[in-house]
Amino acid sequence: MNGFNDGPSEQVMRRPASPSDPAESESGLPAQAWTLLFELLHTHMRNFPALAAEFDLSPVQAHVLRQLGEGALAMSTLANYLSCDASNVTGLVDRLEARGLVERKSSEQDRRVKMLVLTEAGAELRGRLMARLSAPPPLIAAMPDEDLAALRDIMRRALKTQ
Amino acid sequence: MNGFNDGPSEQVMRRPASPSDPAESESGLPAQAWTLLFELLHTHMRNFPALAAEFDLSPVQAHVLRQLGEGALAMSTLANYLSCDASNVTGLVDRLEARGLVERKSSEQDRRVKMLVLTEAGAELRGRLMARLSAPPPLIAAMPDEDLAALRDIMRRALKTQ
DNA sequence: GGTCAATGGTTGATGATGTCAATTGTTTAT
DNA sequence: ATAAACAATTGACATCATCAACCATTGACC
Repeated sequence: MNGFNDGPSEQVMRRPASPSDPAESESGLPAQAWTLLFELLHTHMRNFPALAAEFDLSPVQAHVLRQLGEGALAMSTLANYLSCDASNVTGLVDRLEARGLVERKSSEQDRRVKMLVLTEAGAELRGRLMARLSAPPPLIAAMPDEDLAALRDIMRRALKTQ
Repeated sequence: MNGFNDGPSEQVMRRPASPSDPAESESGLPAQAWTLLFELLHTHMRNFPALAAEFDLSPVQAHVLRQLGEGALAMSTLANYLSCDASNVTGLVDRLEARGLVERKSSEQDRRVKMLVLTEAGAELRGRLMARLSAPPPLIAAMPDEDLAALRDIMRRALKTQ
């Protein structure tokens, strides 16, 4: 449970951008664009635990549910995705299984492997989580339509050629 | 230490976009754009622990160093920033202080408050960390110049009007 | 002044997350 | 057939997170 800390109180609210900000300097174009995106990213990252907590999930659990969307996944593949040790996944899945959100199924082809699948309850929770996650943050929602369309097209191109 | 898990091995590399993907459907423009950005953000989030580990920092420690850049910060303010409990910050700072990266300084105005400042070593490490963080990821680096410029302008506008 | 609530930080108990090293069972290669 | 590689688990241990309780200090109010 990583709830918001009861309000801003007297928090100073400093500007997020640093003085040595590549986006304002003479650096290369990639650095300029990236630094700006980076702000958005970190703002979003800060909210992620609280957002996951809305569903009684830890950040990692939310991540797992997200990845587990489309079909079965071997535990080792999941470990790879999370960039963490395989032994870590064991306990992680133990807890999710105890809550009835996922199931281990032994693979037929390779009896060492255990495939993870969402239970019905897990799929339902994932649906609500994803709906909440894909709600655009204020910064995006406030953009004019041309900017949104341009942004979408740029990202589509980038993800496609990657 | 969250090192990369020794390479992709036979990892399947599924398409990141789901079938129920708002970016491909008839949803609103904000959702379409956001869903695509979301992919980028989560890819980056996945790498963050490994990136912090390059400097022998945990993800949270890296976050703290990032925030501690420009001047002293009260511990409670830091707790607010991290959206975590104040008691958590105690241990966090304990470890950073033990490594000689930050210092606690009692405030003159209010003797309850302890201000955090980077040591020289801390500032040096932060510099290297920030340089590494602001290096654009491959997806950005590979974009054509017009897209980069457009992206930068869009983000500038968005951050300004927000 | 003197009391009392609020605040900032620490401590202790507990659970989740992460690592590494070692183990078991099952492929796969030689 | 033996050996090497691999998938998952276990156990020991550090970190990160919560909450409840505590101490010292501050500020408000009578």
